[in-house]
Amino acid sequence: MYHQGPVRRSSINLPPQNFVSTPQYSDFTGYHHVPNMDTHAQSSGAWGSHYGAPREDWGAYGLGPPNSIATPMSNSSPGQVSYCSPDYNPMHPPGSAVLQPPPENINVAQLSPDRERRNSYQWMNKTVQSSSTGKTRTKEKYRVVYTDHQRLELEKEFHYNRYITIRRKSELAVNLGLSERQVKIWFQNRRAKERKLIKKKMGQSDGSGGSVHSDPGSVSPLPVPGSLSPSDIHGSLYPPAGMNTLPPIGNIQQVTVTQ
DNA sequence: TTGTGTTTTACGACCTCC
DNA sequence: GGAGGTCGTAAAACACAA
Repeated sequence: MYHQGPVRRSSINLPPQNFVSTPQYSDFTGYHHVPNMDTHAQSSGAWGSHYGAPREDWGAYGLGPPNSIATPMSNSSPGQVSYCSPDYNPMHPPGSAVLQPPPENINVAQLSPDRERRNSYQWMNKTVQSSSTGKTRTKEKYRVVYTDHQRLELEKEFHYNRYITIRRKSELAVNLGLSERQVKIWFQNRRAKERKLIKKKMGQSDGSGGSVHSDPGSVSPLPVPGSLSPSDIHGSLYPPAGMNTLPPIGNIQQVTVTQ
């Protein structure tokens, strides 16, 4: 997904301690993903028929059996990244959000010991003004690089839903030690990336009658608005009803997103 | 080692909706 | 007016060929 081929980020196969398994997503009320997603905990078809088989690149993240719920600092074996959506996690009923301590309290180097740059996102709280243009840019560095864990969680969330609710955005921000703005922008960029990939695919298969082929699990359909609770729709980032900005991927049955 | 191309964050401009 | 959306783009981070 994030990486072209198996080599782009060899460090993606992180040791288990790199994944601070988050007993998160507990407050998931009203956050309904696509149908079948509540089968996460039961079947190895973790992403459900709606999304098809897990992406290959997800394997690169070490996605293990979905029900291999690892507790923080647990001895989950490598390749087993727990992900327990509150949707299907009875351990954390709605409203009992168990949040990770912000990464400021976490030894970030422990999360990605092989990449010192990963400590860098802590400076993010401040912004400075560009001397010449007056534009505000974050301090010292133009951008930070998110940790594998952060990206993994964001990707998983994205895999569930292309549009994150305000509630989930807040939870993710807390859990991952990012600002809500960062989460929002990540999702924006992620959707842009997906559109770009789809466009690319469409370009490659143009004239083929629009029959874009691919890995069924690669690009999931847009979230069904009805799948969100009214409260979440109201406060969600789901595009407003009149917004005509959605990519026409509703017509795309299968698109491979390979990267 | 370096040059180059790609990907990833982050932002601004502009839009719609409430 | 503020929220979030897309689109375009800048620049850092990264991979890889030469």
